Amino acid sequence: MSQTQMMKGILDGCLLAIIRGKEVYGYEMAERLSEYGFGEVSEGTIYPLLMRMQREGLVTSVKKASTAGPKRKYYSLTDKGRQELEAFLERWKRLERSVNEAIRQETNEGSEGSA
Amino acid sequence: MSQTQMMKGILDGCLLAIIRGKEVYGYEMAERLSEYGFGEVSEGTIYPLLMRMQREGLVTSVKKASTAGPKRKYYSLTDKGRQELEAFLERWKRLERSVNEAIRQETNEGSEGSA
DNA sequence: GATAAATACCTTGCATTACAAGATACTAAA
DNA sequence: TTTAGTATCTTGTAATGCAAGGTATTTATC
Repeated sequence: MSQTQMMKGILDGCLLAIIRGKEVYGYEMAERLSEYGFGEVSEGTIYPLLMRMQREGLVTSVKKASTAGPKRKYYSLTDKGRQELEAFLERWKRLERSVNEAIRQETNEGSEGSA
Repeated sequence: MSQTQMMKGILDGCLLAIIRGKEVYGYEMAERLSEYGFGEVSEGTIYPLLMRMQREGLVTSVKKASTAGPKRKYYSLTDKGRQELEAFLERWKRLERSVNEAIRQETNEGSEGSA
């Protein structure tokens, strides 16, 4: 019953969505997620996830020098990654609908509010 | 990347919402979840979850005879369960907002659509 | 050169949780 | 007795987010 449990199976899709927009690197994704309201997402979460997605052929990466630190690993979507993103978006919409139906239906139980 | 992974940390909250409406038993909750679009939720998921929530003091249960089968275990919310439900609803709203922001922002990248 | 801070990536081990598979038991019908 | 539907519980497995810790680069300060 924590915020972190709720992100299981969702974070990867969000990362795909973020990567779709433009090439980004891991460290930057963590900052973006924080802006979007996910809170501080651990690097121990992000990096293994990105490596797994690369292993699965959803993303590719290239290293580029940075002006202020070590090289950055920029990620891009593959065609397979784009397909996976579409599938994720559908899964998310379905989950969103289901959850909202469950909590709405039951929250209003006994007060039809027909006025 | 499956539907089941997405439900982690969400199912328990939905069960609390369902229980809030009126006394229900596990078998019935599975049917309800299916109606709401969650798909078939395994009994190996529901029962351990309910037992855990009872152990944590979120719900109480009473056994009642059924007309067509073994006794049913009806669950009700405790005050603590009601509080947990409120907390879940806030977490869910936040997650929903965050995910939608992440996928919207990035989906529209490069086409401001100012027309 | 030494030290510190910010950036940037990676690894190991752990906790949580949904599920498949299977067990148990009661009722009703054949 | 057998079959089917209802109803609950247990065991073992897989997936995944995270804490904690490690490595490396750049810039700035001493």
